[in-house]
Amino acid sequence: MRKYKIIIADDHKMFLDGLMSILAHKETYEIILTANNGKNVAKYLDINKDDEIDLVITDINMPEFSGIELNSYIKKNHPSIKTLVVSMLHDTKSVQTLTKDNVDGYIPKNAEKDELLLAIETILKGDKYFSQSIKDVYLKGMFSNEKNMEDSLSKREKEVLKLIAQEFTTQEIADELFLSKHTIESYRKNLISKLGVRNLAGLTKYAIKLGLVE
Amino acid sequence: MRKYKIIIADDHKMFLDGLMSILAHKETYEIILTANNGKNVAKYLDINKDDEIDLVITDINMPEFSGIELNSYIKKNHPSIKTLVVSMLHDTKSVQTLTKDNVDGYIPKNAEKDELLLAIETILKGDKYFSQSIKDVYLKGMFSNEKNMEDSLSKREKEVLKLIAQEFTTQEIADELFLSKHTIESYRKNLISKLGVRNLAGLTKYAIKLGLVE
DNA sequence: AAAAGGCTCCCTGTAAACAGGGTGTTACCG
DNA sequence: CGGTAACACCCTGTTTACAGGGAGCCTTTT
Repeated sequence: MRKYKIIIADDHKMFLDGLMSILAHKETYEIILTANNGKNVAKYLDINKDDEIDLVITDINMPEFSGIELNSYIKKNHPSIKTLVVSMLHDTKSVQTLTKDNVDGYIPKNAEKDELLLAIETILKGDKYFSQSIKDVYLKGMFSNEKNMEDSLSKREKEVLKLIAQEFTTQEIADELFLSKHTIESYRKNLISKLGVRNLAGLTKYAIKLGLVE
Repeated sequence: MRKYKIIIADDHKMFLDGLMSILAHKETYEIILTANNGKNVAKYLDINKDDEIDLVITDINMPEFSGIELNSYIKKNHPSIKTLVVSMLHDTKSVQTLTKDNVDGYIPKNAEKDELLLAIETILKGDKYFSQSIKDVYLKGMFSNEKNMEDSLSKREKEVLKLIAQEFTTQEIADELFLSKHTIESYRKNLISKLGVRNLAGLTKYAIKLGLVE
């Protein structure tokens, strides 16, 4: 019986080793290549077209060629190859981009070994596999995108967002705007949920995108 | 005895009112103009060159023409006019730019009324006035700029910075990198002090500048 | 061999952020 | 007129960030 040919891309050696040791036990899987960036995988696939790779497992967060770019590249140039993303990153945008680009599976890095194996099996059978947490993020993204929030922020919200991104604390912003600290906390909460981000860092990035700072 | 002619620029009406009411008592000061952005002040100065304005008090954080731009413009085109910046913003870069552009004074918005009056008096006498907190920021900036930190960050520091900017918490980053939470906290502290920022928002902005995210 | 810098880890605190709920007021819109 | 959204505020919690220390190990440079 033919073994399934697998390629793994991850710039974290420790993780790569762990993944390999899990798959090494299984007699049905053969690891053809490991790489610490997406570009090398793409190159390999282009050169060895006759290799009939079955699955590429990739991290998102890599130099040179991110997992998102790699998935997009594979689906465009080698559509018969399945892709599984294993990443810590699970922001709305990444998940949306990957599903749009027809990724075959997506599990978080803190997933159990069993879930990983289940994901691989499922995908090799031809089905898709997404962890619950990924589904949650996706649904959340759908929700907040119904009304595209680009300009759904009120004037006041933008004002507060700007000050937040300018490194002021809630209390300082309250003083500046002559409002209660509670009010600013409410704005902060609303902004985080409206924009679908997790914390100050996300708010700051959004503020930059909107041109409120920098 | 001739009154000192003063212009005030601030986009926060409440603050403008407060400032005016403080100065209105004093018989030696005359408020010629108030504006909610820097552009209008610049325009006024260009048109009324014979007006012999003594002092422009300005916020930094304004639409159209920031206080930094306004100060630069005034010092270039109307060098006889003194400038006093009264702002909440006191990041390293702003302070450095303003001092380079020969601003006459800089006090934080939470300064006491007495300090404001002292600053104005000092400046009108021909001296400079900077609050202690502003001096601190300036010195801090000098320190960290001795070796320009653009690339003084180690590989590991950049890695952590990137993950911070990607909205991961300290604990999550620790898990991802197989390090202790304490280690990541140390990195976070070092980054904040190295980069001369105040919090997560500052770190995030720096990460974007370095191209680590987005 | 000492110095210096990078990396890792730990401790004690306080302040702030984050999460989830809620109230009441305007003011505009269909 | 009722619905909706923005705005300001409040409460109770838990978690995280931030500030200030210190310390040991390892490698490269002086």
